[in-house]
Amino acid sequence: MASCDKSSKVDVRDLFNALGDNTRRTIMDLLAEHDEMTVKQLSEHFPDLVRSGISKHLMQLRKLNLVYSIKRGREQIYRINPEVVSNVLRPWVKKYEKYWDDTLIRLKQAAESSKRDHDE
Amino acid sequence: MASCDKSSKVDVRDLFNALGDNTRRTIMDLLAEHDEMTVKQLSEHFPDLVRSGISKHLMQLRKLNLVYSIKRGREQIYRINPEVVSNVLRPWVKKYEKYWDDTLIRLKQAAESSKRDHDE
DNA sequence: TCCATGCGTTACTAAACGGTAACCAATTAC
DNA sequence: GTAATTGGTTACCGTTTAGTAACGCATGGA
Repeated sequence: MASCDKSSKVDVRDLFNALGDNTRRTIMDLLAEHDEMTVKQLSEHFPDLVRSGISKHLMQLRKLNLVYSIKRGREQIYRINPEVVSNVLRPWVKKYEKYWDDTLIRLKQAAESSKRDHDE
Repeated sequence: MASCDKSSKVDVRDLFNALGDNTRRTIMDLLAEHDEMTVKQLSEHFPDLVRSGISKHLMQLRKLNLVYSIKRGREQIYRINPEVVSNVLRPWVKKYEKYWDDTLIRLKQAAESSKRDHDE
């Protein structure tokens, strides 16, 4: 629960502003891979950063509702807010899907045409 | 042709660094929508920016091989580099596809279970 | 030829941003 | 009880960066 229900406020601008930083994007990628992680676990993936740095990035991600957290003992468990990914990232990606479709089609056509005749 | 063949150098870091800026992401979105545009056409979508600003962003996008340009008369035609979108954006997106799949499944399950029993 | 148009490029400045250090509160282990 | 762990918060600093202004350079039309 918590701040997971304000996902309607997130726009594509916030999303990419967050993803524009390498550390934050890696945090998101790690959360996408492991489903849930503590700050400690996350910070172990960033040996060049002190933990407060990670915490600050998580603060931002939380404010933008890209992630949410629940408390368990003295640990804080972070998870990706799936609504945001589904409602913001997915529609944006749709605009670019034609490019990999086109690329596939083009590569296929090129492969086929080079099989038949390779005049050029 | 031109600088379209160096797409192997682009990584996800460069991509999101570029997309992190609102102007650059909008430029990419416009190019994705219109296939090809001149600098003039692009700058008409940014009434708050002078043309040199757009040009600077395009310079960046070109250096990162996210777009390429060809000259036609005194105009410069810009297009998205489809290889980059296909080779960099697509693999990254794959990590997050499960979220909208999960969301769909979860919404479907919720709808079904609330049909049967809605005991909070 | 002369002027307007379309772009690129270079300093420059003001603002934003990432990272650190230091401190705090809450929880767990001893 | 005390000490250690976990992580949030704030102030601060150095760097980056977006946008502008001003210039140059072609191309196209008169």
